[in-house]
Amino acid sequence: MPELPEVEVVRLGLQRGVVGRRIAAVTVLHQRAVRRHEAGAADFAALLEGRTVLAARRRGKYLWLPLDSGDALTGHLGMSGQLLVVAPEKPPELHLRVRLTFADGGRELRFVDQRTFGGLLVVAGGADLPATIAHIARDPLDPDFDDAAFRAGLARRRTGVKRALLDQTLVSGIGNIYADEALWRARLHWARPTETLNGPEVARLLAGVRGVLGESLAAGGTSFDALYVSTEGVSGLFERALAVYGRVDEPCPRDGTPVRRDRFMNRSAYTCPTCQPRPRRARW
DNA sequence: ACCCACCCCTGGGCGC
DNA sequence: TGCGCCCAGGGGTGGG
Repeated sequence: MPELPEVEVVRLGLQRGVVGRRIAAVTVLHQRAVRRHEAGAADFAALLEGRTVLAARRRGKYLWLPLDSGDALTGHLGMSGQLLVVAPEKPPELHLRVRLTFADGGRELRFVDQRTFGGLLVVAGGADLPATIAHIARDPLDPDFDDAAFRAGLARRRTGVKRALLDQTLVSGIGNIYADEALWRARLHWARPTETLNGPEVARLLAGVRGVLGESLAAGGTSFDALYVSTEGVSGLFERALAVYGRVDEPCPRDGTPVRRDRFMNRSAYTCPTCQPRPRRARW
């Protein structure tokens, strides 16, 4: 469930903690954590050992570390993944999946993932943008995000607006938490057909998305539970600022109406029934 | 081309 | 106390 703010907090930690350092040894403790590296764990390790990390980059919820070989160590945290930068003598975490040590003998990089929805792989020639994530759109905080193209994409689609927000090929970085929060800010219902959104509504939606992502990032991300942490293992403080997500029956911060929870895509959607009335023509 | 259901996975919480 | 079920949900894949 880490979304853009949480992943960006991790990226900043990687930038501070591993950029400029040379990888010494790589140990894969759980095959599933490198399942997307098709050549296998031994190849994964061999491509990393001896390489120096040049940068820490992010596209949507994906992270990658360009290497001096021209390849990129690419990762996704999935639902429960963590990238920790910790002292070598620290005892292994219960769900430690991959461990990278560095030639300087300093802090190691550990990929910890309870549910193994996330994973790591090395992408050949992926320093600029790994080919495996080229289909991921820019995020709304990216200076090169194209608002007009986003609006055109919404107009072309025949789906509900929340599905569209969760589609990482249209706009990236938004997950279930920030989708609900952005829709509440924009006073839009999740089942609103995307092609019926007018210009001011799309502008409100983008403002809502940027507001909630930016404020959460400034707070260090959301500490929805102990799984979402920085490379230092620290949780963010944004949870207390959530208006509707996870707050069924609690009062809407705008008008006091009890927050409603709907079943949506085998998960949940939270709304204020007053400020986000269900459209007559709903689509989900 | 687009849309959507399904599946992968573990542990916390809860009802019986 | 313990068992079994539900829930959290990102994203790849395959079918319609």
